[in-house]
Amino acid sequence: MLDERKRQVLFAIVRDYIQTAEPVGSRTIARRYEFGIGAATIRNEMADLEEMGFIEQPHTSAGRIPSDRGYRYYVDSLETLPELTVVDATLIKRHFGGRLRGHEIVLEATARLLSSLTNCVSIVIGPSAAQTRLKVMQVVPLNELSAVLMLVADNGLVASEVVRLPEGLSVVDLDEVCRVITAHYQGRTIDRLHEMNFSAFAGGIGARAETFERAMDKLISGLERLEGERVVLGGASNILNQPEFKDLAKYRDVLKVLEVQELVQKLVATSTTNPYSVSIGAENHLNEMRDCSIITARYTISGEGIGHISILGPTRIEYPRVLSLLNYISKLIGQG
Amino acid sequence: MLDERKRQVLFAIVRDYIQTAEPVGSRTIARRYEFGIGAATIRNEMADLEEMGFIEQPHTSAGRIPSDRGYRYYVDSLETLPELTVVDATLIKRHFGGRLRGHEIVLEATARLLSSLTNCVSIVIGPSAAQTRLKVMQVVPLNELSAVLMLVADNGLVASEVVRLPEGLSVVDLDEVCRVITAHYQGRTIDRLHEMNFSAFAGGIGARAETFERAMDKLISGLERLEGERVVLGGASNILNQPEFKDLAKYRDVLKVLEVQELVQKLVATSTTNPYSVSIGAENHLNEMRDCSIITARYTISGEGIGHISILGPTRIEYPRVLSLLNYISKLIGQG
DNA sequence: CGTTAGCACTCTACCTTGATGAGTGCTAAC
DNA sequence: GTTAGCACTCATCAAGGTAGAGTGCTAACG
Repeated sequence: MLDERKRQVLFAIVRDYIQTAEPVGSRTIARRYEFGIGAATIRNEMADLEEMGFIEQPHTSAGRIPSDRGYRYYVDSLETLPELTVVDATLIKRHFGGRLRGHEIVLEATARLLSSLTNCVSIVIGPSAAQTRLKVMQVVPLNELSAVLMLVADNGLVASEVVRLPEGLSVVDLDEVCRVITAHYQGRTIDRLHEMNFSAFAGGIGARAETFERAMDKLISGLERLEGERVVLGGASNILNQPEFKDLAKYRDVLKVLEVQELVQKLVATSTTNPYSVSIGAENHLNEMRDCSIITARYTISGEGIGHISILGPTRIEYPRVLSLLNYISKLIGQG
Repeated sequence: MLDERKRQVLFAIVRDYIQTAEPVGSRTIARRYEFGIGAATIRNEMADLEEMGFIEQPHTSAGRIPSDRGYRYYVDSLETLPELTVVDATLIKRHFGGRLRGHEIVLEATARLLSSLTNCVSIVIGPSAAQTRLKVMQVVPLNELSAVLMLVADNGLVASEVVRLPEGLSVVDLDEVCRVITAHYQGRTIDRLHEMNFSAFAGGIGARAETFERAMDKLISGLERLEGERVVLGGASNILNQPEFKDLAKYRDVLKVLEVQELVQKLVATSTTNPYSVSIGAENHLNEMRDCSIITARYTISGEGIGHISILGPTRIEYPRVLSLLNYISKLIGQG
């Protein structure tokens, strides 16, 4: 599709623009990257590349910048991840220091680390709780009117919900319900708890089915929100170091999206199969993100489920380096 | 200290500048606020006010803007909170709609509402857990190596922590510890749990005192972080609508502070006695906040403790309106 | 004596202008 | 096929020039 020389030129443009954020001209390439052809020849190649849609011109008589398609080609051509630089590697090691215990902390620390390394926004999403399994359901009475329902998952996450005791139901009844649920559903994955049918229970409980169903739904989604699928943002201010965000309006829109958790989750949602995903510019379905790229890696904590780490930056992001960083860190978290 | 006419002039300047964000000149005041004196007279008053430090001039031959001290005088002179406008009141009512249940949701909804009403950053801090009381300590075994410790408070909050079982200790031992703690400390406030002395326990437990102490500390701080003292930010992007933040560098510094939870908590910390507190410009001890004001109201949820709601904006913030808003909403949350 | 009109002065914001330089596209020669 | 040369385009920047808002001062007024 692209002959060798066109590739060389395209890659030079991409690399240079990623580094400098300035449109890159034919002279610059001829001088800085010497592959034995003159500026004029490069100009011809550039004209071709532009016609094919790999690069574009901000205005006549400016240099060229890669288009979304140009970046896409560049990313797809990266066969192998580069090594981490020594600097990056030591920074990461120092940051994670001794232990990797205590989840909440790790997510936040990771987010902060990544954003300071990349000057981009980082998004860390905790492992999904959907695939963990029920260990125990319990109830603790608070007073005559209310009690706490607790759901313990086999990875140690606990969700709790205060319920008002429905009239005519005592804590003893609730306790009985918990016992039954535990007996029936222990070892089942959390997402299957939705199927529970309370109206099948005996006595007053069956009649109060809706009350229980509502409480259970809250418990389950609480569990999902608690740590699992918890969304941690890092360094929304670091991205202001990037020259593209000198333009306020652009940054404002991006920030606005980041404030809505559901949108963030949708952005990060990866293609099912691949361990990495890269969404470049308009490939993101949100219009506000049309000038951003999002690179996401998956991590797995054995027995706890799947989470995601993402870096969001301008399309002019250091794809190879970020991919390496994410690769390294996702493995680090994964084995913790 | 200020005669009546000087007060009138100062207040006119403050109100006008709050509304327009433009330095206000003598002509403007004479025309827009008619208290029967001419522009020239006002100029004389302004010269006095400037010398006294209530207003300042961005540069020669510009209008005047209030200084921190001017705002302070204005705020201190507000005897009575104005009524909420009908618009504000209905927006709030609609937003809180039916129920006020489910804490986490309420905090976030409140933050979002406040920041959209004011075009400022809102900071909502959940009720402190320190004054709640221990209901029950429990342990649930996960597998041979680890278990979940759970601490239930009398307001229904639950903290949990996964612990590796120290060698030589079984779940049964742990269960015993929990039972003892529950028996001894039920009804005590959470912050007194720190005093617990594990080395007094019998057998292998005493020997493992540090393990337990560490776990307990984590539990307690987990409880505090969980909902209590949870910090929720809203609308960091809305503040970009304010003309003062056209200047990126300023906004960047503010945002950076907001990313560090501990700093945010310090900013919001109110004077002990007053239900409201207003920190204007340099009164904030953080240098980055020297051009911002923070208005904080306290709310109390009966039996759950004390929380805070703050609005952070430029010093040119609508003090009376924001105070009314905070007053209204803090009461609303409080009774929920 | 306090208040006011008038006026010269100051300073910013904005526009225009022109010079500079980077970069292109085309053409003709190698 | 490649390259040098050249005319042309366009953004950026500094310089100059104008308009407008606002001040401080002075002198006059009631």
